[in-house]
Amino acid sequence: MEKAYNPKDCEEEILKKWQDEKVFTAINPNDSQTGKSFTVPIPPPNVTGQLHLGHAMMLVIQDIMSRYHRMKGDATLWLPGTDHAAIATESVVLKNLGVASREVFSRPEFLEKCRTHTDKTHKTITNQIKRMGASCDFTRERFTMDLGMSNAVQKIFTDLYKAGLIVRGHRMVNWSTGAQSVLADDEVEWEDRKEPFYSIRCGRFVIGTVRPETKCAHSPIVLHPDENYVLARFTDSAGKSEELIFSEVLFYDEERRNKVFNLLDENGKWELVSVHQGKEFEGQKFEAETYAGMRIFFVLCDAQVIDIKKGTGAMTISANHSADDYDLAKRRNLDEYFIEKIGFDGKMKSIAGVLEGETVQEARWKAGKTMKEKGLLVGKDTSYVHNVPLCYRSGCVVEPMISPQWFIAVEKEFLWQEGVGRIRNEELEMKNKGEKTTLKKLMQDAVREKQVKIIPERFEKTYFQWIDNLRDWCISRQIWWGHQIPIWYDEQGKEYTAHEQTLLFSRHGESEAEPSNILQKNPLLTKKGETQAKELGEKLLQEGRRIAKIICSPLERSKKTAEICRDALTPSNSPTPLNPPFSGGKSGGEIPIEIWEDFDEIRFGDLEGTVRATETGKTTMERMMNEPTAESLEDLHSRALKIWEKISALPPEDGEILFIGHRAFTGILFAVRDGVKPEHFIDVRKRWEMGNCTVKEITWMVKPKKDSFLRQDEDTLDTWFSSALWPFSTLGWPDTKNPDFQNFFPTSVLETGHDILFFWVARMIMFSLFATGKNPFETVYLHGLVCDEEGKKMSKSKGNGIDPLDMIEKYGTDALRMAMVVGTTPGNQVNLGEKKIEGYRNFANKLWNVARYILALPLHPDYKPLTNGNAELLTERWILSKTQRLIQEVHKGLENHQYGEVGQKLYDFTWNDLADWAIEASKTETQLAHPLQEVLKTLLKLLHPYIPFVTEKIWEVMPLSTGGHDTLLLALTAFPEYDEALIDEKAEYDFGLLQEVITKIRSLRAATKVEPAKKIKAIFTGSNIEILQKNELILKNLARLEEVLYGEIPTEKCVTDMISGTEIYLPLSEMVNMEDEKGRLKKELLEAEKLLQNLDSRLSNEQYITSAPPHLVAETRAKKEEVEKKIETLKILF
RNA sequence: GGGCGAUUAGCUCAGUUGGCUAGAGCAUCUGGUUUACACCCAGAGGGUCAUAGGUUCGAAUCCUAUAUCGCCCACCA
Repeated sequence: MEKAYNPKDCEEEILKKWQDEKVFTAINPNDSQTGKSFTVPIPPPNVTGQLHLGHAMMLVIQDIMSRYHRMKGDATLWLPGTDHAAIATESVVLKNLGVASREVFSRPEFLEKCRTHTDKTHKTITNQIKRMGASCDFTRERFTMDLGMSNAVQKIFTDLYKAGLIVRGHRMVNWSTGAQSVLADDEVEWEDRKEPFYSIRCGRFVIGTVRPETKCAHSPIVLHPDENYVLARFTDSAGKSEELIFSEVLFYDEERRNKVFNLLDENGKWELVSVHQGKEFEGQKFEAETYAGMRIFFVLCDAQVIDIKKGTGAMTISANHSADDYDLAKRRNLDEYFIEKIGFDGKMKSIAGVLEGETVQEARWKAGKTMKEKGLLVGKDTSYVHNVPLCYRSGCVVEPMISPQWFIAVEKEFLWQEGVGRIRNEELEMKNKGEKTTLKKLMQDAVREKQVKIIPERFEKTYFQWIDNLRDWCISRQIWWGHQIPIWYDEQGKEYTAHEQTLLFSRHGESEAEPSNILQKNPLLTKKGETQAKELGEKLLQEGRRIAKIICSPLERSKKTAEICRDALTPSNSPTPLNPPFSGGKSGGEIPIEIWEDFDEIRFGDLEGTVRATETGKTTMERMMNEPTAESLEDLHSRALKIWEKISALPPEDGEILFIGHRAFTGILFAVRDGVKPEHFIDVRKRWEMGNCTVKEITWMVKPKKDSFLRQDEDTLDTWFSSALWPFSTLGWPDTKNPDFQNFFPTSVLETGHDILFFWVARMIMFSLFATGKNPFETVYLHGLVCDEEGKKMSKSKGNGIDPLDMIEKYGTDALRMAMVVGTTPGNQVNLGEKKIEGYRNFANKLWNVARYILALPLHPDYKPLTNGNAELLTERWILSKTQRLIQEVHKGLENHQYGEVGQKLYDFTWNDLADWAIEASKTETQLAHPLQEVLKTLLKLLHPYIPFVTEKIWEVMPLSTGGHDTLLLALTAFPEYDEALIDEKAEYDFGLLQEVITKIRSLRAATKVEPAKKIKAIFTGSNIEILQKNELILKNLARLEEVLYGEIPTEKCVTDMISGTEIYLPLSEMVNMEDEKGRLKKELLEAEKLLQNLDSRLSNEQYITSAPPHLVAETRAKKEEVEKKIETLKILF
């Protein structure tokens, strides 16, 4: 072993080992130790993204839980994947192409470019995930735009649509004129801006606005019904006067009044004419001048929207261009006031008269100018600052606009029924069956009934606050990269949904190649195979299947199977005419068989004619990889993609479509649907394996049935829509019979940052309950935001960001991992500096050296294993006992998601107990070699979830690891179990005393400035000296003593102290400045007396004696005695 | 404006049902080439647990108010 641990040298090699051994490929729960599954769906990172500390944080915590559960023997699946991140990807792709707008390309062209780009960047982020040591099952990696996912998106969209929960409507949305798209609320950035605030005459009323360009149409003047308004007369210095109406508070606030009316003659005079409540004006109708000409106004009173302290206490509204005004107009049925003043191009409409066609920005100052010229302005405050919404992408000002969009109606009631909104808890299911509910209620109940547990709990409040105020979710986006809305329109604008097509996949009957075990391209069916084919048809018939069409491979064995099966299905041959089968739309006719040339088996090339794989010890696929004439994995991939394209383009059928194909290629087909990359084809080979004539059923969404022209809605879905399906779509939904779905859903823990509790977590709960009837996960664990050392958000612009990859390079992955998690607590911000990472680099090195030392110890020939506390060595009993306590704490902590604390405990044990004491003791007691190896072995396992690399590396060189039940790889060993038999309280007490005595002597030596190397004499009296006697060698070596005496209080001058009733005397008078020593003693005495006082007051309290737990009182008494004794001793010396 | 949280050593943070003299790492100081480790060892100093009240035998921990900071949501008169 090298002197120092060098992560760079071994991390890559260890990663490869894990990969080669398929350590992270989830196993079936039936094959696991515990029979239980543990599933973690990864929050899919942006496919174009780079690893940042937020990712690092989630990866570390998820890896700790995954590795822990895997080692505990659970069938553990940590399912990785990436997110297509629609808007971000589009802008990156456009930027890379150097193009301003996607319209330069056709839609398919542009999508192709996005796909190429994401295929490329996908490798970057996944490799970075791997470098973190993340034990994800990459054979199950998914992408939110892979085929299966798109299918799932279409399926749930269609179901929601049919349930009336997805609706198209005109709603107020954030419109980005720059991006020409609707923005989600979280895509809007707010900025304080200084813009002129105008006060405008509107008849006799004065209104305020920062948006003069919108004051061009008929509008209500809105007043507060119960607040006071004044009719005030203003007379300028020339003697001209006018009457204006505005709020009373403004009239009496002279300073503000002057500001609001700063365009009026400053030498003019105000006088009060009369005071009125707002409602006195209600209903007044009048014509008044605007910048765009004469318009009609009327007075409307509304207590909800008017804040009398703002502006003049009066306003006009723009129902189409302000969310508040929109709500008011809706609420008060002001239908005729929905007037479009601004277009989607960001330019003024004709209602703006002279300003028609101007951009909003231009129109704004021009409107102000025109008003001024027309004498409509009474004031202009240029110092007004307000908060402006900006498009995070184009930077333009976001306009609230009314636009047709798709929404998820969260408050719309729908009926509980099979498969829709069914809840997992059976009691609840009964309660709710046949009842109406809403998506909002589903989300609320899941958390309220604790079916989904949120850690830390306080985020439940945040969750409810959000859900309670939730409005309909706008899911459509005007971009191209994403899932296109699966709705089609005919010429009349009628809406059509995707067709849910059931596909049955079967394999041909037994062929001649099977008994002969020779790879053949085109063998015939055997007799057995023919029977199997017939049985297949009969079975389908019996099940009441309505096979509309059979599609089969061009090879003889499948063609023949298809024919036999078809005949068995055809009515004339049917033994059960009571159950007439459906036959492809032609009553009584034959079921059509289509042959797809490219649906044949994988092509073996020159391997043909050789003995089948099983006999050569290698699978056929493995052999194919080295055979240039055989079909390559990439070729298989693209062939499978083409088949899926063909399937998706199939005309919808009312019955099922039966595919008869081949084992290997059908497997590839399923793999490709699930987004499996060619390099993993071999790993997943067994996942979809099928026997002769067995059937797999899947649901596949195809275009709707309509002979005439159909046009698909051009919008795409919000990225969060597909993310909201993540926990179940990745496991095969909508095919709920998929083994992965059955084995691993619902998932166990969803770990993510608390900032996406709403956008993601809540929506997953909503969709999962709707689609599967189950909550998607049992527990939600939320980590905090990662910030720099000073608690500032990390950002590229500030340059305070720490790049996790740099840190890995510099300190190793383990150091970064440990630093991310130790000293943190769920949901709280984590302030991470480089120093902290450095500290854990040191820790990894410490562990390395602990191992290096322990492994170099010669095993003691006389060592006898410890049997229930009979060992002679105190140190051994002590360290074994401490190890058990550690195991117990680690289990408890990890079960309760206390990752920070467990990490701390592991650190403390390694450094303080093992390295500083047990190892130091072993330099005296060489028999410790054996137990220390055992402890190290256990410790490596305990530490492995936190620092997998260094522990795995040490494991590699451990001689013990090859024996016993342990596996070659640490990642595959069983996690240590707590063994109470090894707990030894006496040993813990005795060794604790030894530690205290040694520490005290060291401290006394340092305080009295004795040369460190100097060996001195020590005398012990009082209690417990037999413990010291027994362990005199350790005592001597660790405290640097040359002679030890017991029992007699020395006569010479001594430095002294007392620990747990044991008095320590060090005769150092000739070396010590006795004045200093006096000072030290005095301080000790003072402290002891203070403590005694404290204890005394506690014990003299009746209430304490009676109310406090007895053991506590006893402890206090003992403590008191001890302190009294100590004071006595100190006083004698004084 | 509404909500949530934080405030503990010079710095960054632990402290899960209230209970020994409140802990860790870093930094500081003193001393150390003890053949596992200077990415180390031994020792030391450093805290009215933001403030003010309250509950309790007992409060960093529970309650109430105040202050400061942070985050989330809402927000164009």
